[in-house]
Amino acid sequence: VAPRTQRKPTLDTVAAALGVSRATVSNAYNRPDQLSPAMRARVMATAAELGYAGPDPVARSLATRRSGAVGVLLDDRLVRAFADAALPVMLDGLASVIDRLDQSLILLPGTAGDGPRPEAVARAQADVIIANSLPDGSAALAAVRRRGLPLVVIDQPLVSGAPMVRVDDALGGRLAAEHLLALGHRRVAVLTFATAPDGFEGLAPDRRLAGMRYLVSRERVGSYLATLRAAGVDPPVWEAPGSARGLGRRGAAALLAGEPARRPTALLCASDELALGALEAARDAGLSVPGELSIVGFDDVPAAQATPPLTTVRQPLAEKGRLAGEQALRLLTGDRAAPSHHLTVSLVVRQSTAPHRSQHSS
Amino acid sequence: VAPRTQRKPTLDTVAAALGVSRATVSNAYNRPDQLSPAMRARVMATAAELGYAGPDPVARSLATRRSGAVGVLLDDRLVRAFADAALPVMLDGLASVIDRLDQSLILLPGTAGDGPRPEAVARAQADVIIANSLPDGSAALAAVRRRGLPLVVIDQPLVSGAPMVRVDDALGGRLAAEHLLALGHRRVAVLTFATAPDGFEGLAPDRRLAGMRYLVSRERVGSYLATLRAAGVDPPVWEAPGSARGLGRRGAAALLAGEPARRPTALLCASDELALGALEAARDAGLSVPGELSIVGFDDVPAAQATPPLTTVRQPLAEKGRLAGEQALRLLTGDRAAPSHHLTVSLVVRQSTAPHRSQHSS
DNA sequence: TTGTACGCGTTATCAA
DNA sequence: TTGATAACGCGTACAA
Repeated sequence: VAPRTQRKPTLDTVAAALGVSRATVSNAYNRPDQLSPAMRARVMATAAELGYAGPDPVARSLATRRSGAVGVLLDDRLVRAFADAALPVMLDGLASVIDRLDQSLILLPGTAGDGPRPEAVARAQADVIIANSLPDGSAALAAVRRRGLPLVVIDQPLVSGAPMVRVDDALGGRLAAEHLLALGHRRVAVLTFATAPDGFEGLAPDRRLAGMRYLVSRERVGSYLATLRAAGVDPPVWEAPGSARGLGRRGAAALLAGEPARRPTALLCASDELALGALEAARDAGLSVPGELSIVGFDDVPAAQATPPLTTVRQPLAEKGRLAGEQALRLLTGDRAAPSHHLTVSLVVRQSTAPHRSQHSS
Repeated sequence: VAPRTQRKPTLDTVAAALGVSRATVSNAYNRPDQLSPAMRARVMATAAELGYAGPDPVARSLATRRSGAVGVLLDDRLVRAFADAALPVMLDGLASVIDRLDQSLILLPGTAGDGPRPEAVARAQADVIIANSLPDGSAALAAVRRRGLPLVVIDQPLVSGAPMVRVDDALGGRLAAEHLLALGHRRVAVLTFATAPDGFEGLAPDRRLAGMRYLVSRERVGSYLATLRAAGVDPPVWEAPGSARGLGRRGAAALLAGEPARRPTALLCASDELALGALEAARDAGLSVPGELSIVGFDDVPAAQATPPLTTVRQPLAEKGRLAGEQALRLLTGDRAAPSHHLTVSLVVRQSTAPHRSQHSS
């Protein structure tokens, strides 16, 4: 035997020590039924003795042509992506199926809202990619296609041939807007996250709203606007460059500034995170919610149930992750191309909205 | 040429098409200097033509004996791990160095606060592991050792031989407690996250406090208690089973219940997330902060700067991630075993604490 | 530039 | 049944 002292033990080492073939040792780990229990026990014993921790995952991947990992593409840096509590909830749903199937999770953070660098995608050791909420035309998706990796898209963008898991944003937007209209609000403002990955922050001009680069923005915000306008209400739209509480607070502060008579009595927020920020802004401004200001969120993240409980459009976040994970696995095993899921949403009325009280009434 | 229609192109395919050797194509991708520019251009051109997306990451890993990924061990499920905003901040710091060095990030979620399953660790395709805040004796760490993977520990537990990145929790605990003492508070309560991964929630008896299974709890909470007791104050300790806002709210509510004369005038919270929850509880109870109740957090997460800005112990979260990443990479390249880092903390006094007003004064 | 010996397993196919 | 043989899988790296 060659003098291989330092080297880590491999299947061969164990097989040699035992005087059996490598295949037998492999079987001991992967196909216990191909082996007598006694032999298996002997293999495991000497493996433990030699400090062999089981088949090398990389080598196994090469042989299997399976890395056993799903790669998740995020639009932005981790701090920013996780600034919205909706992400961990979704990921947790995903992780639950991933883990059950012994797959692992590779996170590919993006840059400036545009998704991961193509090189990072090219190097990712994943069998399947789940793209989470990327802007139209992200270079990362081209890289995925180039590698021929199966792809599942969550939320956006539309990618031909890729199954998608998304929610009915148009319905959600309508429900939220109708709720406020039904409560008698006419001075409504919209607070949204980015409509394009360019860092813009401020009152969005019509031109911008006409060219939104995110499907979700188009549908959700588009639906807010359509519903409101159909009722003769033309709301100002503040666009934040992301979905973080601080951004929501700043945007809401801007929308709420100005003389009381013209101040919005209701805020339609494209995410709970923004709505939670708006809640803070209301508090800053000394405005009671829902007394003087109604606020509606979107998502129904766990935090929406806190102080005061937020009226919001509930979307099944964990379910999205779970479904995306299942789609991904189905793509892997190849039984039938998975169909897209279009999940429904519902309005959850809690305590951040109330009927509009005209200024003349008591 | 063999009829390999469906198969994905490999280095060989490209080499054959070009009539050169496989090595040349490999060099074209990895060592442009070993190649004439003209040849390189030709290689890239035919690669593009054939739809070859570059060397297969898994095969490359096998040959290099490097997977190019760092594995991060989390104590709990993703939703729970991310319930504390400190995690994404740390991970972002980590991701910044990871990404710069073309490594990717594998997330290994845990179960019930005890870290990932050993099998998951055994299968992880990572060159190095970063364990984030695991309890003493987590099975995951044994699995890491078994595989002989280099390990960096963040916060806890102490693992002999593994470099560590942690903060001075004892100092932080003392600063926070002394701050309240200096403000004249005598009726102080402590609100902490788990002291053992067993799901306990409630007032922690002394017995529990004597056997804390987390290093951070031992130091941070231990320091609260030591400092307070040295001043003759013996605080009740509420233990939440995790560090989430909702848990903090519930715990604080319990601590604040009871007759006003015996109610604590100050809360020492082991994390900002818990403190933020306590803030909600105070609001629920109609208590003004800091007028009637002072609250101190720990961490200084971004949200600590919101309504009202939280007095807290600042620890360099992103820096922790960055350092851990650098340690990990150093372990990989092998230049000198990286030393442990013990980062300092500082008290940031903001607006959630104020001098104690005795009930007799105006 | 090229030849070619690895890297470490998996999985038919065979033989006993 | 139980175990062995050997052909891959796809690159990397060093000597020639």
